[in-house]
Amino acid sequence: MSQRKMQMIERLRRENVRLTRQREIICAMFADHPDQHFTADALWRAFYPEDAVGLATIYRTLSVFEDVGLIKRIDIGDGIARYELADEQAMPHCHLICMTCGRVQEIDGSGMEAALKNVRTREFVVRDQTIVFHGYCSECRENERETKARGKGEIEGGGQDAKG
Amino acid sequence: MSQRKMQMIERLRRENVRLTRQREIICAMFADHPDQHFTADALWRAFYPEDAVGLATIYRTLSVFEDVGLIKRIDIGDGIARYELADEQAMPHCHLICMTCGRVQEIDGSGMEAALKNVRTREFVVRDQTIVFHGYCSECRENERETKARGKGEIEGGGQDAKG
DNA sequence: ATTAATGCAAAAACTTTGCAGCAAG
DNA sequence: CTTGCTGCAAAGTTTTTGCATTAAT
Repeated sequence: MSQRKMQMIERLRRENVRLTRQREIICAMFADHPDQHFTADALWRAFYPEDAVGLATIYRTLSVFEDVGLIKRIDIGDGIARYELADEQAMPHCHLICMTCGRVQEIDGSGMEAALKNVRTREFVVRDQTIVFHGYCSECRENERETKARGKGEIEGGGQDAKG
Repeated sequence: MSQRKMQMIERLRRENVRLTRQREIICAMFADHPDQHFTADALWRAFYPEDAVGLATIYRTLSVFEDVGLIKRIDIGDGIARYELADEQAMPHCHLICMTCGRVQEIDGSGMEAALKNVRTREFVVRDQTIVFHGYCSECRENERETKARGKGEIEGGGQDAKG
């Protein structure tokens, strides 16, 4: 078994996540393809029919793995969730997505300047750039501080976003 | 009528896109809220019931506006498409998305350093960072060059991405 | 033995599409 | 008038969920 897969399984054990055949082969898939971006469907097909895993299980496993921090969800703007191995130290990187063939390339993005140079090197013509930071806004952190003693806080609502 | 809305309508006219009541009020909504991020559903509700617009029409209009370059689609990773005004000169900017309340804040992102400083200023705790460039890879541009004389090129397939 | 995970199928959520009627140019 | 747009409803996709069964610890 690969070093990487071992580490992943180790992590699952630490988090008290039960290790099943399904989880193990999904683990292996990510471990063996450290820089690929998998859709749930792609995984399902990759295993079918020999090591078939129910699609629902794949979705649930991806969710678990993401919660545990084993993999990272990436959205490239087509409404289909992709997942990649959450690489050590979460080295920031960019995704180059071809608007023609849809291929996803990965490049270093520790600095915007370096990233842009990298883009040029690959002769990739940038048509649009998206930078998204996920995290916690000051208000929510404040709220959480205040309501720490109470039950679960509201997850919905608030803010200036126009989501319905 | 606002300057911005006028410009947008001007643009539509230039592109030979027919101006309808529905398109005009959607236009106005974006013009009046230059830095909000609208979901199709949010727009639908905003107009309902007084200036009701069919949801299908909203989706189609958003698609048209995007093609024309009036608005820009942003994906923040929850599987729901949002649209924002495609600001003049497409000044690069980042989106700060709160993992608790879901609010989307917008900050300048012309340089990664500036962006990060900006993030700090807002006391936004970054948990994850995503940078995506959309554009055209060298292979596809080459293919296009070669097949310029032929009919439509394939849009699917190819590449190292694991999409099914 | 317990407790959690799986698989199936049904449902949900968002988006797209077919088609008849309507409206813009 | 002609062509393209709208609205409705039906269908399509991706993802989630309920529940009985199965498997991990």
